[in-house]
Amino acid sequence: MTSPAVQNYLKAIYTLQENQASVTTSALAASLGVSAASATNMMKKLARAKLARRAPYRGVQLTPRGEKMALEVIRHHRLVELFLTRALAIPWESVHAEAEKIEHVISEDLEDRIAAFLGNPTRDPHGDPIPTKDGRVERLALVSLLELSPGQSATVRRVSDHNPAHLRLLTRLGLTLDARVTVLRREPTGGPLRVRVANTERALDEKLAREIWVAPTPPRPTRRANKNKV
Amino acid sequence: MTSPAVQNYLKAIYTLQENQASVTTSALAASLGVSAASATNMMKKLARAKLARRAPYRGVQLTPRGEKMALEVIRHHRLVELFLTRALAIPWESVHAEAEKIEHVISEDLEDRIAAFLGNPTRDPHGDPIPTKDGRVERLALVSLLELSPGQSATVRRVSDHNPAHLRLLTRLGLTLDARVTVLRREPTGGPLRVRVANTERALDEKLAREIWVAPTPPRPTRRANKNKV
DNA sequence: TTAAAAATTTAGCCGTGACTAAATTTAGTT
DNA sequence: AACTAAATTTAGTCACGGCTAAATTTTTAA
Repeated sequence: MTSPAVQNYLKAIYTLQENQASVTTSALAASLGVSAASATNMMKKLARAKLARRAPYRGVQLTPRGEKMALEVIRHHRLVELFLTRALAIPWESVHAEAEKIEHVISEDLEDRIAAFLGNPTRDPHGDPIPTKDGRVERLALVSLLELSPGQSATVRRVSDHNPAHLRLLTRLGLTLDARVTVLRREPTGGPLRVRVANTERALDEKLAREIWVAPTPPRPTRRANKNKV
Repeated sequence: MTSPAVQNYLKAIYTLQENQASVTTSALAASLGVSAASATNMMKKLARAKLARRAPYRGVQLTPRGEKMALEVIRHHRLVELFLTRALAIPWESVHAEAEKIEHVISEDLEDRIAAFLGNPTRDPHGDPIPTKDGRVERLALVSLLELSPGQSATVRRVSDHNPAHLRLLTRLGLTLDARVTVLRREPTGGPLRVRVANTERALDEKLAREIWVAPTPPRPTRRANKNKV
């Protein structure tokens, strides 16, 4: 049995690894809200257990075994999130915190039943991919809404699940999964991004826009061009 | 926040108090599968926290506050059990173990939503009463099947949830909640109890019969007597 | 190149909730 | 009443996963 603490460290390392190859002590400590000393201790413990490789002062990387375990926890987390929204209509800004606790206590059998009930889903309520039981994850090829140029359209595919207030705001703005969005223009520097959603113009804080991941609509002949052709 | 360990002790003391007024160290230790020394330590801790009253060598009793907390945990447990059977069709012999873990990690808000989803139920899948949010429990006036005399009929209202194998057996025998059962005869001493369920005669181990709680059918004129009257 | 700053590790401590072994109290004989 | 057995408590230990403060290493800047 792996303790909740170990599971949380593995999960955090896995997530941080998506950006940097090696995860530093301070990044890990910050992400979990613990002291650097605590992070060092656990990194050593994970290395001893062959769940991570570690070089002193150089950070950690998950071994294949560690990654597998991280993915199991993440699978639990995301299945639970989706289950709570589907079975109890819990809003997407609340499921994360609940799943954070439940993920550590459900049995493999319960996981299987939840997955079956949900029809073996591939995405959680925030658009994050749900790893399969054998540890495969669909890598999403998305871009941040912030990276789109004025005039580009896109479909919302994933949003960060960490800030409930942001999620509530997104709901209010209509920026939920599969929503179509068009970038209008970018205010000077660090200013808000102006977008159109459901025929309404909205201003998005840069911080918020960064947390929205979209699939850009492939450029294609405009309606006007089509009309002319016909 | 109360730790899972404390919650489990409170729950155990509450349950044991249904039989004896004061709960002994060894009863508590046995019920939780810990050493007597561990039980003593926790009993002291509960007394310090004013959740229980304790007299050395004399056992513990919950204070009103301790009882309230125990009932909250029990409410969580039973709501989760029922939710798992209703939402995921998990068999009654499996829900106990899952609920044992989940009960410690669900928020008040999630509890409320589960209760609402289930229509504020009063019984869990094993027939145990679900305490209300303000800590009221319906006391069940039931008798063990073992206490019925030959010829008596009754309705199954509650079964012990602790032994999955027993629960599977009860399912196979048709001894589920609300089943009608008639006692035929008792074998000499400690022998099996012979009963009729759904027109089939069954032999029940004494240990098993003791775990089945029933509401006896009030004695009333027999069908023959009625016929004669008419 | 070297000094200062930042990051990391080490050392040592703490609370929790287990444990065993030994001491003590209570209960049950005879 | 006194002795034995059973129950309980005390004493001391352990693993876990936090913490702070101090020491060390790495990085950055002068």
